[in-house]
Amino acid sequence: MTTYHHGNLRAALIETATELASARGPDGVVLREVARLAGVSHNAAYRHFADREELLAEVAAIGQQRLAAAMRRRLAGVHVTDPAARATARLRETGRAYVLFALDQPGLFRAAFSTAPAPCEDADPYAVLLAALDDLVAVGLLEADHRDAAAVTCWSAVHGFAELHLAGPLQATPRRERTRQLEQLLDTLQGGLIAS
Amino acid sequence: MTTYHHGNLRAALIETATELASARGPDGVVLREVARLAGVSHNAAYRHFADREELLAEVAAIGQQRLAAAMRRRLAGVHVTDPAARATARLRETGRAYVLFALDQPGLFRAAFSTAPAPCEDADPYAVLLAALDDLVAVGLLEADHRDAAAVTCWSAVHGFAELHLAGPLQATPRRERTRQLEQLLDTLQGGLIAS
DNA sequence: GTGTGGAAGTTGTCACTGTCAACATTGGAG
DNA sequence: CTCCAATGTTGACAGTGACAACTTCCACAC
Repeated sequence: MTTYHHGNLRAALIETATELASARGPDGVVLREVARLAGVSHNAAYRHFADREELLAEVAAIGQQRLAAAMRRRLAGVHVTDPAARATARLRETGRAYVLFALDQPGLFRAAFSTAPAPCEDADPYAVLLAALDDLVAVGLLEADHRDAAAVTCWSAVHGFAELHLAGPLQATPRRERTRQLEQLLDTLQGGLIAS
Repeated sequence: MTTYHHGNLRAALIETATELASARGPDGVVLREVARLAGVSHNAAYRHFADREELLAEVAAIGQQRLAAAMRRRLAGVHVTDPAARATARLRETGRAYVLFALDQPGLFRAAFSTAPAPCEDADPYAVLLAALDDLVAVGLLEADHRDAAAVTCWSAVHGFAELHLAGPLQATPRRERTRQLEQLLDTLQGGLIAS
């Protein structure tokens, strides 16, 4: 009962491309192979995307979406009641979640930042970070006009950490050592950002 | 008077590849074009490199070499006499130099970290960073057994900053704002690392 | 001198890719 | 019922990394 028209090819292509990206990184998203896996001829994709880049942008959006979701999920697991301690713990967890996602889903993570993502609601890991920093401001641990710069600093640190351990020169670091390094990075960030 | 044998093709190919990488990034290093520019047929390169990857590794080594050189050059411009202040200033300058090189030579910087560099003496930006941290230990501003973790933290932060501003979501940040963010990142790092 | 062997370059070819153009099929609006 | 625009398909082209087979040249032994 396969019709000539696929019915929902666009979505199927994005999903297949996302799987390829997860398995092999952004360069693994090969237009012709995506089409093959979707059971459709090469060039079918051109009815839905201007070029390979546009498909990759869709994958990037999904990557950022999943990253943001993973961060929110982990944040939900923070059970600390004291407001100040809670805000601090949540900031740390934000960074931890970012790095853990990158290490757990290297292909998708790299794809997420290999090109400008397609516009997409709910897809902003940056928003999660800003929210965590806003909590810190709310409990008086961070000056309000330091928030934006703090965001860039935090993001840079965890992003660089992920990049260096993923494809960079720190690739070979054993897992235990890596988590130790991450915790110390979070310590340093916390110490540098939070006045108390 | 051109001989059949080029005489120094290997070096010529590496240089051409480096220029291509500087101009267009690692993906711009196309074996056939490198050969063309070097005035030699495609496939000539295979007498000197097992595959494209091996040529790229050579380019990566040169990239890291130039990065380390740029860092050392800038460090030489730090004129502060008080030992403690000097060590601090040198650490900051290390980070500043790293980011400025990345932003100034985006293609080469990306190439430098796109693959494992060929082994090469004098090519280690990490060594420059470690030296700066050793100075901090020497003047008592950093505990000796915090050095390695501090190195990873510093490297992560500046590397991530560069990556996010180079090809990432912070690409569009205006220059003035960018330098402000960088200085605040260095402030935070300094505050988090240095006890005093 | 000479001639021979291996290093260095070349030509030819293959499978594969992204993209364009022209054609085929289909379901739905009128 | 008919036509048309959206959706897929076939075929082609230039460009790529890689392999194999051929050619040219230099260095060294004799």
